[in-house]
Amino acid sequence: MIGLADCNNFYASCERVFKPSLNNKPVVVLSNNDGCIIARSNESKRLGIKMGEPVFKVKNLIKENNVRVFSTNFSLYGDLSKRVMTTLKSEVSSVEVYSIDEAFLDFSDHLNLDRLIYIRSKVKKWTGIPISIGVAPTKTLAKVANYLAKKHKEKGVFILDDDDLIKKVLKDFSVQDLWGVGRRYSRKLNQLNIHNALQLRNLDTDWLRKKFSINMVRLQKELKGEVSYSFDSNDSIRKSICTSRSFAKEVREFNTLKEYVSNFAVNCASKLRKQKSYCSKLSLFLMTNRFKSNVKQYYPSITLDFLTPTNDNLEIVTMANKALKRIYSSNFIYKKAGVVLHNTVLKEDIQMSLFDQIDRKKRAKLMCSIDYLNNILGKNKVRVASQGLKENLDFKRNNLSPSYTTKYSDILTIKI
DNA sequence: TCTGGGGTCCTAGGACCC
DNA sequence: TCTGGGGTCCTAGGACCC
Repeated sequence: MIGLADCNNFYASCERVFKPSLNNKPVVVLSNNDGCIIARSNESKRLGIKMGEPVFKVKNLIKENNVRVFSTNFSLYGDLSKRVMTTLKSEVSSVEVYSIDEAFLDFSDHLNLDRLIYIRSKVKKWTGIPISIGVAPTKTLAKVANYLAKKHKEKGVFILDDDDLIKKVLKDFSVQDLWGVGRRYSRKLNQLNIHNALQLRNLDTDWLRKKFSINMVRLQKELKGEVSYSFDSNDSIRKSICTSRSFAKEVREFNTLKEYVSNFAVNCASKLRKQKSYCSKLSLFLMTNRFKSNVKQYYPSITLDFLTPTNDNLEIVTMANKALKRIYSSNFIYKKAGVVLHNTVLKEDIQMSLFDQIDRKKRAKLMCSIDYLNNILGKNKVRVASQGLKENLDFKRNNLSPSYTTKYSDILTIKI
């Protein structure tokens, strides 16, 4: 049996951990640049605030109901996520971290309701984060079970084990709420007169394969209780690493863009080193403001190869700036840019180049020193010149909460 | 005025091989 | 006039996830 533990309204719950006065009050968390709503407490959901909605569209609703608004604070969410995962690992034999707020749990040893209730209360007690747990024979069904667990408010856990129960539950479960069915597929399924998950489960598999891709067949198998997506606790490395941002103010100048791109490249390289891997390709993309219908649009992108896989700041920044020169056009004003590193490999799998001229041992030492210094002194204290000298690039974060758990100056003070 | 960021996997089509 | 068959690898784009 596979469990799915999912943190309830995760980012909103994180904001509440060190500020209990927010309990029972509507809370929302915003995306980068304070643009869209990306997390809502139950109270905010009840007000009708939608996921992904631009905040300026619900300004009145927020004001009238005194909704507490927070800028995104990823160092806080990332750290609390780690705590939740560590707590889960202390209770089950194997954990597959699936996202910042979700993990699959191995319950092949033993399973009962009391165990789930205990795990849930332990996570709440140790981290302050409320979670729900659903358990079933497959990951897809565990997702369904978790959905039901969230509805059972007082318990917050649900076991979906016998096939009659599964059928009964699937009959009342909309296809659009299934894991792996998004907007497009749900529309197509509805057009084919398939509305609930039981109907999907009972379809002819060959027919389904013809109408959709192999993924839909895998999904169907999982609904029948047969595993398509096996449990995998290996912490494998990321296959691609991306840093992209929308700019608070649109950018026209090449040199300004170059500073952003250099910073994105350095950020990617440092993530790459954190997972001890190397990349052999770099992509760069630029975007104009897609919401301005009266302005000519331009979405260029380019992919360049490294002769030898690398995770070196200097090489990666140089390549990113080379890419920028190739696709930049002064005829447009840009709203967003991003750097993607891909084809990542581990050190032992690197294919060296016969014509490589870089002293890689020396460079690795240099990167090690840079990481060490920046770790102590603060991000980007030691930097590549083309990153520019601005302490913080221009991104809007007007309602940022303290980084209670990752910054000495932000540690909670208690008055006794 | 203001509209997020970071991932995975699959497929079709092109370029190439013998 | 007539122009094969069987592969691999790569990329861009599209679907999905959180």
